Amino acid sequence: MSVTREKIIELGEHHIRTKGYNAFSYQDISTELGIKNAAVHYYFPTKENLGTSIVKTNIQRFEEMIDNMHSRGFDEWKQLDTFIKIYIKSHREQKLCIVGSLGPDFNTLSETTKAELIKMTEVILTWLTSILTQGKEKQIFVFSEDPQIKATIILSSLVASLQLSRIIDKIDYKSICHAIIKDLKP
Amino acid sequence: MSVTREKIIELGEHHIRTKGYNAFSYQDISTELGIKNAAVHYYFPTKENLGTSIVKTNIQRFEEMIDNMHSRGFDEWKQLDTFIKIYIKSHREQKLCIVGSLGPDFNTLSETTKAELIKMTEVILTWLTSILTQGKEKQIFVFSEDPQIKATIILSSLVASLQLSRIIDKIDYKSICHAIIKDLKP
DNA sequence: GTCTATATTCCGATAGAC
DNA sequence: GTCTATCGGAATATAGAC
Repeated sequence: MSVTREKIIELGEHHIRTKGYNAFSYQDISTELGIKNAAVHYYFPTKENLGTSIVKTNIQRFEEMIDNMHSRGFDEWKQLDTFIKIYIKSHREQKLCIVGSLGPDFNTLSETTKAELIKMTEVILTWLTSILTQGKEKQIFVFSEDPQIKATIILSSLVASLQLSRIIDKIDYKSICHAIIKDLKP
Repeated sequence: MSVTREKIIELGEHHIRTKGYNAFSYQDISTELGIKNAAVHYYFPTKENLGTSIVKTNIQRFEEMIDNMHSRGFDEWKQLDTFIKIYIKSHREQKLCIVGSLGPDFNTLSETTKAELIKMTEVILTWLTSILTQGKEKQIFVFSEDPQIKATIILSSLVASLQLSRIIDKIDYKSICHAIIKDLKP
């Protein structure tokens, strides 16, 4: 796997999460790599190829994180905490998450990119629902809603709070995360 | 005020909330109006003029709604319910809200459009914080978080659930809203 | 295998016709 | 006051050089 290819994916993801899918161009990426924009087309013939690869990479990264947490025997609290830390890091880097960046552009994406974004969102929601369900059974989480609904609300809170923080500078993102966590405590 | 101008704003808002700010063109709007794209420039010289006007219109609409609710003597429950109904309508029409559409594109907007989007978000959050505060004092709302934090979480839940619903078709948006409401009940 | 020169299309925007 | 013909540039993408 070429290093240029990996850098393109990295830069593409950066631009999606800061400017949005429809606001960045191959030119942006090629300039930063010191090559011509057409060179990027060698690695990713079309922009939808690139978009799809970026989402696929993110799915892989997320699944590796889950596997890692499972093999380390993380309990539900530790897992949720690790997940939320990803969002705190995003906020620190002034980036949105992939789902929150591409979601609003969904109708402009190709069918293959849409399919990957659907998969990514499903993977996250399924995992979040499962740790909420298990945590509730063990009585280490307390909530009255259906786990699937609660998972959607928690993810939504994390996703859109990043977006709102970008608009309103003074929003304290860590306090938001702290409140989400506290809400689940017995 | 010209009817063409109003239609342009209406179509522009539609496109922002379905495709995103950077994915629609003056061509899209002009074609639907049966005129040339340059005619749109007569009403809005630049795209940032149009974007700014669209957000301004939305602020005005929101403020009129608040005034209307106040003059009708709506209590906090009725006000929150009216607000959430806007989001349920958005979901039914398969549109995002303005804040959730333009938020991810924030870094690509002009300074004037940014300023209006900041104002719009502040107006919503300020209002939501105030009814939460008042409702808590009257003991008709129950929550332990700081009202400002709670307002941000509620708005985030509404905003991003629209985005997630677009990706995952089977999400039951009304159940999300119902859960948000139930969570505040004594 | 890697990249450049180039084509094509579409974008936002200006100047000027009616 | 309203709209059209047209421009300059940037976008994605192809064909072909090294």
